Amino acid sequence: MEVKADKIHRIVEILRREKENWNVPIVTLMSQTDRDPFKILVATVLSLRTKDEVTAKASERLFKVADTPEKILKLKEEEIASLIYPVGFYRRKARNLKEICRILVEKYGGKVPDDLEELLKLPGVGRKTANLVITLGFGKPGICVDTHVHRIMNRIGYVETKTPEETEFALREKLPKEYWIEINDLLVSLGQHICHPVSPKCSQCPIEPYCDKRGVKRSR
DNA sequence: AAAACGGGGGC
DNA sequence: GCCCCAGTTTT
Repeated sequence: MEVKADKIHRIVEILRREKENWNVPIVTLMSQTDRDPFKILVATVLSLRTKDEVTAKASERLFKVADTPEKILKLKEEEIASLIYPVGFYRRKARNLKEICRILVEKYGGKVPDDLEELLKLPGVGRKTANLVITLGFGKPGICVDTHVHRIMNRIGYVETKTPEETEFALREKLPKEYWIEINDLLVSLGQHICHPVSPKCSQCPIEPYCDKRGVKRSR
């Protein structure tokens, strides 16, 4: 018990330090310049199955034209689609985005709700997106589990779970609350630079001493 | 639990 | 050409 608590404490400490040497992920980048929950919500919806750089450019293009629910609602679906192209699923996302804005304006006075259950009702918003808005947009405690967090937490043996949702609930049980908000960012950084889904660079990994090396061959 | 969604970029 | 990418929804 004490060993595990100490383990995660050491891991977080190392990753905090190491992250200084790495390129910051898109959402971290955004959070430094603009913590508007709405922009974070939109950018996160756009980021689904899409690389950071593409997402960044797409959201910039969109926000230049419309950066509030009211403004985006006035755009046609095709206009939104052409602005956010070429993110993956751009048609579906354009449709979802407009519907999200309509709901925000009609039900929430144009504001993004800071409640997990309410966020989950929005089309195209799942647990990962909702929790990211909670943590990054509002600075409230939440645990955002994407493929990186799910993969790495299992690889190092901190949890043993099949799905990202299971991972989220397991982490809510055992991860010290002081790390909830930042754990996603730290593990995504590690995942992008070292602990890749395929062929992780274990010899260069700063937390290698704390890793059980489970699922190194392939774990998603 | 697994498939479908959908397009660009890397190798 | 084939595989990958800060997932969500439907079957």
